[in-house]
Amino acid sequence: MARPRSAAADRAILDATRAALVELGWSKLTMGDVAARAGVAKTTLYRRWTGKSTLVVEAVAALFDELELPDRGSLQADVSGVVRSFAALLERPETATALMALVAESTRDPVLRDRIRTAIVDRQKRLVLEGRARAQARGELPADEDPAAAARQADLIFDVIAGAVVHRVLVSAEPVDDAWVSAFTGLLVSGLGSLA
Amino acid sequence: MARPRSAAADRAILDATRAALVELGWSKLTMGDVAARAGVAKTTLYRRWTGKSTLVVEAVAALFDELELPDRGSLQADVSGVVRSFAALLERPETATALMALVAESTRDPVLRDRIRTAIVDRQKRLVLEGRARAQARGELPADEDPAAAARQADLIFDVIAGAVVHRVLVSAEPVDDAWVSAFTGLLVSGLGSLA
Amino acid sequence: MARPRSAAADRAILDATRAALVELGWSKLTMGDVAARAGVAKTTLYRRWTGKSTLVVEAVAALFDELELPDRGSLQADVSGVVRSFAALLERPETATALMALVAESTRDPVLRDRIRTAIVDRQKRLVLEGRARAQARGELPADEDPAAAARQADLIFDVIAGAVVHRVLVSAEPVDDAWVSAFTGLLVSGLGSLA
Amino acid sequence: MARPRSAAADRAILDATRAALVELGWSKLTMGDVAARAGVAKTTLYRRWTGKSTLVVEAVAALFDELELPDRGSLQADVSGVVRSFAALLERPETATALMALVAESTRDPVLRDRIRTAIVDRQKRLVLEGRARAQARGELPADEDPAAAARQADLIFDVIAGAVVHRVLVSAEPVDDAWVSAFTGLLVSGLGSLA
DNA sequence: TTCTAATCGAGACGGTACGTCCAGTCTTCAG
DNA sequence: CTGAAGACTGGACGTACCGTCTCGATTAGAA
Repeated sequence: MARPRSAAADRAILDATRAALVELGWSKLTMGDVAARAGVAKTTLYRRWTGKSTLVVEAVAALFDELELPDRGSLQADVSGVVRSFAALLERPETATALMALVAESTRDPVLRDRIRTAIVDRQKRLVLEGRARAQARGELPADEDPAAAARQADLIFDVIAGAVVHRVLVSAEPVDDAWVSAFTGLLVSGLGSLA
Repeated sequence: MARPRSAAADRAILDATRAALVELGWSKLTMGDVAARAGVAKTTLYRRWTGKSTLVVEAVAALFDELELPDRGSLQADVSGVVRSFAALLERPETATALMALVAESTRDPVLRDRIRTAIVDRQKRLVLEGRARAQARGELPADEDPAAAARQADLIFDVIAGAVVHRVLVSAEPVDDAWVSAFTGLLVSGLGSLA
Repeated sequence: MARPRSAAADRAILDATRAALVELGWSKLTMGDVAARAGVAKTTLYRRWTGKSTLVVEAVAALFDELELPDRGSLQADVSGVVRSFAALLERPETATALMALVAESTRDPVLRDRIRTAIVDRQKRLVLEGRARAQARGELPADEDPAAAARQADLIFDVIAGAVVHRVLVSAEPVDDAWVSAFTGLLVSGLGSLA
Repeated sequence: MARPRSAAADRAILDATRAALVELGWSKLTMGDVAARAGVAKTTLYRRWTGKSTLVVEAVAALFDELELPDRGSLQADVSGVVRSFAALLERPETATALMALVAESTRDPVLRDRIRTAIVDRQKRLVLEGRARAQARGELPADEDPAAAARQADLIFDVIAGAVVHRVLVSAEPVDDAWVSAFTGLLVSGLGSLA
């Protein structure tokens, strides 16, 4: 019955949030600054999000949804591909600063943790599931027998790939170059035992 | 006069910092609160550390230095051991909230990144190097030929172990239980190809 | 032409304004609250009044129009009567808080000052004029010679009565009891007698 | 032991408050603006005063303390003098807007009412008491018999003078010129003569 | 009776100020 | 002549109202 919320404002705010993350990083990003960039009142931000954390979750989630995993023909190639594209995403300044800060916040805030999982983490598991299904279709991996075991396995693979890339990029702060990608992919596919 | 207090004050401040991290988490920890807990003036904190980040780096680094890797007799067992003890450390509330927040901050602050690497990250590589050396001694892994390649390999293993555990604990927020540890250890030692 | 403004809404709004003045006082009265009490949209308020001040002027003016001055038989008694009834009005919480606040606002806003004069102040002069005419009819006061001088005299009397009562009630915050009324009336009537 | 509050800041703040009252009036005066004018942080204001009302009471009280009542030789002349100087004070924009607003606020806030009485109202009674004593010394008024009655009488006179002047200046908004002063003084002095 | 235009409620909007909290610096005084 | 106590400037916080602006849903009066 009343005036509906402006979709244009939503877009402007999320864009402004990403821009502020790039320029200022998580800890110097302020709600007032985002509002000013978006040409919007602070009230409008608080009417839609509960605070900085939830706003940034939504702003960053959109970036993760752009990830895709085209079929590269083999398990090895598909793993390489996902590693590279995930690394490229994390090397963007808005993603890096935001993701770790959100995880830090979420250790104290179960509601935020759920939002992050729903909006970001769980949606990326699709990449693992797709790649795994293709490898099974190709015969590179055995078919599932127990669906629960399959889910656990997918979760594990996701933790390993995402964790390793995050650690390489943000903690070790070393480049994800061809050498590292092929070493990691090799390790993942064949294990330590196979290392030269 | 009060010079001898210096060392005592240091200890009190770092203890207070850890206590505040446990109770409040990174984002709600304030310098004033730490000073009050330590029975010290804010001035004293700023005389010794440049701010919250550097103070917390030092307070948390001490916890990581307590990690040890006793010889458990096989590569598989040693990997299990390090995974478990690293997970145990990350499940402590002061470590979890602080580590992610520091990494987030460090994406914008190269000086802080270096401090974190020096005080925390690089010191833990010793665990990987030790374990690797033992495995080579046991004949489970081939001896090094190229020292540079060996270092790269150790870095990779470190990224994979630390990354996967961090991701499991803080992002997926699922328990590091026996099942996960043995699945991860198996994957790491033998690769995806070996999964049932 | 089209739908006319609702008279019921007008009444509800002015009643709500008076109720809000009683409960909250001038400074905590908000337009939104009045609208809610009246079961009306804020828009409707702003369509009829320019803001809080003009709305409250109208809400309060109605109260002043209820004042009456029955003939009590002598100048002394008539003055006592008007003092008492004016004091009773000012002791009502909605009048007290609103009147002074409006006067304060009006020091900066000539348009508001005029509205207050038209809607409230000038209309009460009738009480002085009536009383004065009766006293002249009774021979207690000399008849007017110069009409301009008579008007000036009436204004002075009004300032003295209204001013003294307001000051007693709102500034000194002491009761307008029998003792005070008779002392003030005595002072005023004796003084009046000496006016040319 | 610690750093004492800055007296210079106090002075700057009160000056800034008066300046802001002149320029903006009570209702548009903001704490942030006063702080900015005084070159001081908002925190400093709130450390010393509870809000706008108490700050303005103190800022305005100083102006009232400057009032003086030199001996003009007769009761008539002394009354004229106090009326004129009180009117001159109320015609200053900072006084007018502030005083009425404070009285309005105080109808809802007994603590504020007490502050206003202590800081402003009661201190001005000295003018009445002085003038009365002089008139008694000159034989223009009878000497006190009952001290309580004398106090009541002084309060009444104060209410009449202050009230009439305030009403003339702020409500009627007409000039306090020679004609009005002498008419009012005449009325008052004749009335006073009849007091027991 | 149907059209039609102003009014209605609801509430989102861009703003301004609030009063609080914390950062990091500076001043004072006690030991 | 160091260090606790705490006042200082500065700036972001999240909230409350302001007065304006869409909205769809009544309504009465004109057609």
